[in-house]
Amino acid sequence: MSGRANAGQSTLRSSNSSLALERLREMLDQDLSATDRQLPTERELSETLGVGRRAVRRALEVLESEGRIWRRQGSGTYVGPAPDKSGPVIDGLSSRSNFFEVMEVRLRIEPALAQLAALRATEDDIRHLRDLTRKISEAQDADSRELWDSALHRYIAQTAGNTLFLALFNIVDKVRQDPAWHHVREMARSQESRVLYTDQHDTIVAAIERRDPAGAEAAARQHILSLHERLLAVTAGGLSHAS
Amino acid sequence: MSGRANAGQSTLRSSNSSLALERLREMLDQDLSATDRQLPTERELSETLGVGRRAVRRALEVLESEGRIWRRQGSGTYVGPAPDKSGPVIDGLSSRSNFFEVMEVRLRIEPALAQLAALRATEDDIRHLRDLTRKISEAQDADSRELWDSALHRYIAQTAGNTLFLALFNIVDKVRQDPAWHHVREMARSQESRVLYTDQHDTIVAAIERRDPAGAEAAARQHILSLHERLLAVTAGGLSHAS
DNA sequence: ACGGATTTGTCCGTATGTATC
DNA sequence: TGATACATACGGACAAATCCG
Repeated sequence: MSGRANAGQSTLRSSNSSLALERLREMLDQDLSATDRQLPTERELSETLGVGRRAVRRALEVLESEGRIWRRQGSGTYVGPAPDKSGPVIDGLSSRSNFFEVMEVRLRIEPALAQLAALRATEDDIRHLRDLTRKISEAQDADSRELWDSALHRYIAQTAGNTLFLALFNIVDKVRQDPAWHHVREMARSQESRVLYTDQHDTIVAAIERRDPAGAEAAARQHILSLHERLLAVTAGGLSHAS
Repeated sequence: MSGRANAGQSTLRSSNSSLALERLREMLDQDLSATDRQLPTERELSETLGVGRRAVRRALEVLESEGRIWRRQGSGTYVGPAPDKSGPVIDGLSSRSNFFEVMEVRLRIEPALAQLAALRATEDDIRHLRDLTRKISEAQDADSRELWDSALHRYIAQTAGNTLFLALFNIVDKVRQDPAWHHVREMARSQESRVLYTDQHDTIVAAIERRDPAGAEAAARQHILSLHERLLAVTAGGLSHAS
């Protein structure tokens, strides 16, 4: 009579304790409001999550070191004060993000995308990019200008040829286009910085065209920085500390 | 793949692993409805199929690279998800392509997060980061090592203090922990690069501690590059002969 | 104050995959 | 190919701590 292998249990999932950690994080995020709540016992969790008790304990150790839970021998495991730092859900991201966050991310994402685009753009891609810059400059009203501008940035992201990176870009773009910030964009676009942006777009596309990753990256960074600066000036009244 | 026509009752004791592979495929096709099922042990299969354990293991390696099964040391071999795939071709290559994508993104995301963390870490954050690096080095088994490693990277992302950036990190981390990568991670962890990674972790945390954004960024980039190199070697060795 | 019940903490035996000869 | 040593995982058993009646 030795330990039966886990012949019966249903959901024995993928790999290791990281799976248990992931599930436990979700569990904690659900009970986010309820503090001082008691979690199931380790043995229950072991059965529920379909992993061994050692894996559960390892995951709990991590959560305990993060302060999300707190254990007491003989008593149980309890959820601790939830740090609002961890935001797992994408919904409601817009409300929690602010302009600084978005620009901070764009400043890192878009130069990288431009760099990759310079490495992987086909002739058709470059033609399309040129076409988009032309459409931006030819746009008569501000609305279509922003539309084509967004299309250009998106096409650069597509040209980068990394589906995961594109997915991240889509998320950022979604937050960026949040209706709550419409008025800010409205104010920014009314400036006469159109020529500057047009030039910068051309610079980026030109670098991509001559397969210059570093140049494309620098140009894109400069472009985002200009945007940042402009938006900072526009919103100067409401937001103070820029660190 | 040579002749697979000898499905019949050939008496030649071709203990070839292709025979085992064929039998195992039939076995999986029968159980295709039942997912999460545990297969017989390698020793049992070796006896049942009448071939050596090496042949069984070679066949199982192929099936694992296709994602049809996944194995866990100390536990057993289990049938994986998604058996319905008309194209029996390169499923392993798709995972490799995803692998490149993930590393390409991590190479851009994580240095930026380390840079921001260096700007915004509190004393408590730094203490926790130091604690995590210590936990990694003190971990006895590979599983908890990987767990603490993941916790360190995640905490750096949290310390960066940008909820949008953290959301992106979470997405990448989710993809990275996909069950399909089990094989890669398992092989990577068996490598003896622990000291190197420990040093790199210390370098990153030290840069954060002395508020050196550029240093933290460079250290994180170097760390991801090392990981990339290691995983490249692993995948290259697993799919074909290394040069 | 006491004791049984429950839970986390710890250790070990067995089983299984991994690696090497 | 076969056999052996190794690393890991799982479950059980026991100890320590806590809770509750």
